[in-house]
Amino acid sequence: MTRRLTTIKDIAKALGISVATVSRAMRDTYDVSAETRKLVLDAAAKMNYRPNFNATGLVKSGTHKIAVIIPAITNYYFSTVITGIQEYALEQNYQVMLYLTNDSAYWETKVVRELSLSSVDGLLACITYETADFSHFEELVEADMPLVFFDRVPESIKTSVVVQDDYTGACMATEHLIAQGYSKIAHLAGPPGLNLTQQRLQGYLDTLKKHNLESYGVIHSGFSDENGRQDISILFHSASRPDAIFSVNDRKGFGVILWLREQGIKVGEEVGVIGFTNDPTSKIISPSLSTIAEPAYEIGRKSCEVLIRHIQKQSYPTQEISLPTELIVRESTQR
Amino acid sequence: MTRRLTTIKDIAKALGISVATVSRAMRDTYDVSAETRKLVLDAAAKMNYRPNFNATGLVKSGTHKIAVIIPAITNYYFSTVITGIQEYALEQNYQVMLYLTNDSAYWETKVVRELSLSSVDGLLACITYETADFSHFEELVEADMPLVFFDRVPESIKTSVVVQDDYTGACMATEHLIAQGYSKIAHLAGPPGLNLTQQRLQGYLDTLKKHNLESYGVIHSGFSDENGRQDISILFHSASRPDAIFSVNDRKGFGVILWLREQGIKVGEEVGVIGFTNDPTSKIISPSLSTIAEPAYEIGRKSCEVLIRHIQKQSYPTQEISLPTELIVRESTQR
DNA sequence: TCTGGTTTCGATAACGTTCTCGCTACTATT
DNA sequence: AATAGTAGCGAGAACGTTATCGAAACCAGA
Repeated sequence: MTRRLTTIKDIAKALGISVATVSRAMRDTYDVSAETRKLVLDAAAKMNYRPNFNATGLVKSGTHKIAVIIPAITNYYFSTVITGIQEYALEQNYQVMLYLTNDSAYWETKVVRELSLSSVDGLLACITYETADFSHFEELVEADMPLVFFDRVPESIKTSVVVQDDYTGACMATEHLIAQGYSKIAHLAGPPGLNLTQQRLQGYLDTLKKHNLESYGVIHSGFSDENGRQDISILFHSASRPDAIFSVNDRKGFGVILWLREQGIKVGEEVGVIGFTNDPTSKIISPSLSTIAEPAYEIGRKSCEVLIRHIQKQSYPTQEISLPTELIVRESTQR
Repeated sequence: MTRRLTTIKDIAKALGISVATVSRAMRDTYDVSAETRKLVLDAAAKMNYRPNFNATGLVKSGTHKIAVIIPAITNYYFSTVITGIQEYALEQNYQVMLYLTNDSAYWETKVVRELSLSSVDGLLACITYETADFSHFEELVEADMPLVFFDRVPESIKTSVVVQDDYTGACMATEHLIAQGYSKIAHLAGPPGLNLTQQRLQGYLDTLKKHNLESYGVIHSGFSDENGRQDISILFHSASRPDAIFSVNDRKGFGVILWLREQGIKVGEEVGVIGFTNDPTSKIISPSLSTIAEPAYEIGRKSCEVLIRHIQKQSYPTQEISLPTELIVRESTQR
């Protein structure tokens, strides 16, 4: 009825040797003769032996598993980050457990709290835009659980973080708009609690100031294209219309382009639009969307690498890694 | 140095009772008094106790983990399926381990073979389009590992499967094109090895036959928009040009629309295009893409549900579930 | 006061590994 | 020929939990 797997004991019994020898033969060749080792390995293959990770994990505390906690995966950025994480983890023989918070602080707390500390070696997290209280993460840090944040990082917790250079990216975007001759620039920002939002906002503001321009509006809202539509319509119903939009991400930029198109306003020629992410859809939408490309895949790999370093050496110093972004010019910022 | 977690023993010692009592108090109230139970629970909370899943998994063979093996997650369909899986799993207190094969049969085999049979309770898989040899899955079935396939399913292995109704969806797509007045219809199909490809192709062919029309071309290739561009250009350089395209998925349809637009051919008016998936980008592209919507989220939930049923009752009969699709009419099929 | 039945708890053996000893047998050294 | 050293292996404990069995404590009925 319940499936019975071959264990190390079965091999020992079949070969008439002790379990200790089998165990040794299984991994390092140290302290076992070449012939017994071969005998054991052959028997193991024949009997279709697979190690029981519960048992090994119990004795040497250390499962080869890492948990990834992320708001969602149904968008280009997050799914690409996960791909990077997954690939690096697999290369290093670590396995990935996936937890989706759906951008709910409640679920995030629940998932983190219920996470068995003994079932993973470390944690890779990207916080909710709701999260204000970080005590569930702080508990983990206190318990010496290796923890690395990426993309959306809390400022109060001192752990390693891996992010893209949001500030410089925002500067590049704003510089580009100005260079293209736009001067009445507004910013559609993200949720105010996120440091990513603040960085991009600051880059935008500083660049305006550098050119002696003033902001034509900043609206904070979510990351969806629907948010973009709403925000742009608010801006265009105000007294001072902008002639360019810097959106905190591409999806919101799509909403802007769609809305402008519906209103018969020529994107690029009349109103410039630039996003952030380099979502593949930004090439497909018409006019195509200029954007700041984020190194999503690299962020995934790098954060996983840092985490595994922390797992393997508890003395590994805390890292703050910022990966460069790149300006991609398309139609939406062409006069 | 290495983090030391509070165990059931620590609680027992602190309270001066036996580990057995603590263990009992932790789960069902059976055989323990209400007061000791409360004592234990309070102490556990105070001492920040977390159960060690390795230990429980060892004694009652059964980790509460399922593995999901999937070609990629950087597209709408797969990421949505995963979201459904994840949500249902979490509701049922199961944890999800994610494995990406990157559509490589080699990696798929490697991942499945190295998967410790004892570290997961069951497996949810979507095969590579390369996979021709299924012995790595068959080995799992022989070892009585619960296994459910979704979306892309091998025909040779007798396990539960959860798919969308590809055949009927393809019929609906073709019927719609015909109803809109198109008659020279071609099909951009998927990789020939996949049953999903065959089902959609068959639905297309059967519907043409029903209306006494003949096919204006079938091309098999991959799922990317680049594949779509290449295929449509081949079709339009042949003698008999089609006036409508049924694409096996939306991404390929995007390539078709982009190419037609570049050639100055009016999509909809001159050439109708319909896809399959209902990727969010199909609303964003211009003209917007008509499509057959797949219940991706539901497929995720349902396949996870079936898997957990199999895990909990080994006598649970093999299921073949097919979820309905829906026609979504947009601009790309309007004259 | 004795019997029989509950209720509540403790000892102890598992689960499948790894790890620490220690023992044997063989080889090398003097 | 006696001793020291080493290679190869086995016995047993340990990891944290659950399960089985039985023991104590209590209560009711006679």
